[in-house]
Amino acid sequence: MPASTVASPYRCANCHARVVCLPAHLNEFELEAVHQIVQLRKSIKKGSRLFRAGMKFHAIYTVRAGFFKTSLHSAQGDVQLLGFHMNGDSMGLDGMATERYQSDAIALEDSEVCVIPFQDIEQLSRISPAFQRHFLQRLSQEIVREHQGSRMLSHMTALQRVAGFIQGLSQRLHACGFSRHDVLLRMTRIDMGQFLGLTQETVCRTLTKLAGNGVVAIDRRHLRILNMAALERITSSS
Amino acid sequence: MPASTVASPYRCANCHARVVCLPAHLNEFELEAVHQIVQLRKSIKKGSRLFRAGMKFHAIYTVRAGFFKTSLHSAQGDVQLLGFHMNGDSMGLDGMATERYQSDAIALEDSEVCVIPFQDIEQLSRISPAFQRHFLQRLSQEIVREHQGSRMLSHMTALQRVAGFIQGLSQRLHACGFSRHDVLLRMTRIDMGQFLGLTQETVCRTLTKLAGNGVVAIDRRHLRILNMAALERITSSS
DNA sequence: CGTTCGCTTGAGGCAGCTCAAGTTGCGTGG
DNA sequence: CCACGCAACTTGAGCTGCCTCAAGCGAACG
Repeated sequence: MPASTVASPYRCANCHARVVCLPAHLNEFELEAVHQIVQLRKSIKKGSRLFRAGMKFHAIYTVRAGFFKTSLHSAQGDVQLLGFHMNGDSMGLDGMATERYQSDAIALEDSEVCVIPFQDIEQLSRISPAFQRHFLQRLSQEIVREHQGSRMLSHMTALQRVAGFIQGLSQRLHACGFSRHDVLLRMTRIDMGQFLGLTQETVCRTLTKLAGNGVVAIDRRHLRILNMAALERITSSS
Repeated sequence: MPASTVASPYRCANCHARVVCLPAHLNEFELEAVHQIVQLRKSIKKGSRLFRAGMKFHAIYTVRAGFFKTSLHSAQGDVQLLGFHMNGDSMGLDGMATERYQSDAIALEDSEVCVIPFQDIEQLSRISPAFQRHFLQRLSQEIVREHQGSRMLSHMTALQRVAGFIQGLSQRLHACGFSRHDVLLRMTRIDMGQFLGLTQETVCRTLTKLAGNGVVAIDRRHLRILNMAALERITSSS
């Protein structure tokens, strides 16, 4: 076991991420069962990998603190970012299919995750219908999220993609208790491009344009949303 | 219960789709348990919907015969095809998240599906670890499939998309016992375009080009792969 | 036999890519 | 503390692959 993995003294019941994490909506008895199982957390330094495509799958990870990106690397060398993950989000769900992770997960800042061994998820699902339902819903949600990503990639202009990205990030950060208007971009322009299916130049120009229109103000990685209504209008325009 | 839904006299154990269907790899005891549960199948006429976005979710469907497309419709009117489904494929997995289907499923020919009520899936998962594992793997596989779709939509040229599409279709049909080289396209060019993120014109021109290069021969909906190696070369070129 | 639907082909335009050059900020070592 | 190097970001100019718009064709079907 790596030095960075330690027995966890914390309980899900007290975790700040609980409402958005896997054990959400469980009763006290079920929470205790989860607690018996989720004994490990793991620290990941900024820039290092939590897992990598091809590695043997044995656990799901949920973000307890920090920020991650997951990505797919093709043989030709091009990269597709699959998503950004924060505070309660699950990673590694694509590993169940073949018992090997299909993607890479890289920390964009010093982070901490809870390790949930897959066999324990199966076990817990048999014991607790509420957990079972919740886990299946999370998988389904992941599928829905991908569907929306498909729509983004095939139908939206650069402006709509970037606007939608900012909007989504704002909403997710807000759900974690942060400001709806001040967004700290933890990823590079290249990351954004690889996620949105654009080049970094186009991302950059589009941000400049949004700033020029007074929709946002942008200073390096710090972004402030000045006109939320305009942002929504852009996202959902023909 | 609609007239088209009937008690099923068939058993999964004897079903031609079994090896690619949900009950794959189950032992006799487990198969019997599945049989107790999967009592319904449903016939769907060509062109009609199995379910529609927003409908209350209560069951997963697996294709027993025929061919389906699933799609997402945005408020602006544009359509994104999410996939094509045949022989043992599952549909409706995106409904678990919110208890409502998120997409539409339309039969491209007269088809028949097995109806698997969600509560029975949960029940069966608790009883049979093998079924539980298999169902989770199927969900995970769906996520992996979407990931690959993302890569397709953001990095590949029209030629690569169409070539990859043909290749994938060929493989899936082959897994169902059909010829690897003769592919019957059950969908329109528009469907292909909406799936691949291209216009029907571009799909058409690209097919013409592939035919001109001697990679395929094409006559309306019938496609014959003449040079499988060339197809693979196109799909996996920089 | 006409209408419709699916398909094909052509001409022109444009959004976003490529290539290139320059700027800014930050960490590192002298 | 400054000089340096590097990575991230920005901006410009030109190109191109796909889209849009338009027209025509064949097959299926009432």
